[in-house]
Amino acid sequence: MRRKEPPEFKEVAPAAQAKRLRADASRNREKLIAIAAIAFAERGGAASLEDIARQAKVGIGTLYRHFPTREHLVEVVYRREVEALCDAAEELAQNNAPDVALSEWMQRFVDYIAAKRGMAHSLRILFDANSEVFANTSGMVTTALQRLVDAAVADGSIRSDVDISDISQALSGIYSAPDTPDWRDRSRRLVSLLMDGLRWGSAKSKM
Amino acid sequence: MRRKEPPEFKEVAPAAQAKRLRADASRNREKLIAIAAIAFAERGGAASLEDIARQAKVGIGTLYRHFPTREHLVEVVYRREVEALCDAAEELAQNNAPDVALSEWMQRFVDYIAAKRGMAHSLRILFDANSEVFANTSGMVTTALQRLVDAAVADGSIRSDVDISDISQALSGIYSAPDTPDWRDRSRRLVSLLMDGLRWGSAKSKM
DNA sequence: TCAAGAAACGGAGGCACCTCCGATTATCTC
DNA sequence: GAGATAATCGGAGGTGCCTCCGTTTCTTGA
Repeated sequence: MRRKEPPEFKEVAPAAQAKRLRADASRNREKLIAIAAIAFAERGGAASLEDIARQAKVGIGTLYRHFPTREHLVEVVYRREVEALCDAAEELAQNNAPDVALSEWMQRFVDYIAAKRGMAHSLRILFDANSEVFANTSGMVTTALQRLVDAAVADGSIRSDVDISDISQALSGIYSAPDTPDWRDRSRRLVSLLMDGLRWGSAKSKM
Repeated sequence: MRRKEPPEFKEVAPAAQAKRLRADASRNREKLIAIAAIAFAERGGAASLEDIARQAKVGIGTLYRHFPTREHLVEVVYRREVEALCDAAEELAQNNAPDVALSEWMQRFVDYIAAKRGMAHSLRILFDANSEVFANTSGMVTTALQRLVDAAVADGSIRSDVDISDISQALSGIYSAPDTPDWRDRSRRLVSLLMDGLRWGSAKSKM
């Protein structure tokens, strides 16, 4: 991260999704996003764009046509993952008891944050240039969480006096914790603890 | 700004200034700092380190030996300029009426900020890695300002009910103003205005 | 003054970023 | 289907970052 000064970052014409990509173009685009997600998770901001293009079996020019800057690529990957996380909430809710769904989802949240840590620097640049992205996505995450909590409260498997913002805060504490080697394990334990707290005193726990 | 992920930034052993540099080394070091100051002012973070080395008639290796990262170089340039600004306060106070000294110094402050805008990105990285630097320097600036204001108040050339923090805030407003083409002129006018306000109702204005 | 050793120099080389444009498709029209 | 054409591909090339290490220069002390 080094030379180009202000990260420019012209908006990608939000409404101008109009034009459909050619078949090969959209194929390449998807391939790039998939590879990039892995690369960012593994090597963080040190991931080489040329490597990503190479692994996707695509010329570097193609990568840059789709994503004019590193930050554009990061943004798309980031958005995709937030969406996946939120979709998971839906799916977990349908296939599990409400409290299990909530617990599992929070564990996935930890994994998700773990991946994000690698892209911290790019995300910060992105944030400076276009913080609206974050407003959108954090809203989505909150909504997903809210839905899971509501279901678990309605079901009586967690106590009814919980406030979403308390849980959010606990989760954001995970995000801002220092990046030690055991960060992930510790965070998972923290989530378990949080779940125990939520179950304690619930209607079901009294049965 | 691009690839190396966390800007590392090991401290340069604050107490270990012990070792004197060899004559040629310190010559080159000074030359690099001088050229870098100009380059950053002119081209901001887009200034090429190789260019700086070239203009200083020094190998790129020499530059990197003295300043292991771009941020190290930025820090030194930044510190030098803060010191120069503070020294200017002293000098202006000795050669001018107190209110003139204050006014002139604030104008220089504007110039100083103008130069900093170019290095905004590097300064931010530096701030994240070592915000102590900023605590020191902002203290120095405040002290310099305080001294000029006190002298002017004592002399009766500005009103006595001014608070340093008000002036600081006005100046920091200059810093955070959007970066329009006429930024500099506007800032200078703002300083003039501020000075008029400070003079109004002073002991001398009533004579 | 001079020689030896320490310190500093400097640039080649490897890698990444990003642009530019001729070659290569996919899609459309008939 | 076949040709036209517009969209897309891909990689060479120019620039910058940073490291590594053989060469040069300074300093020391005899």
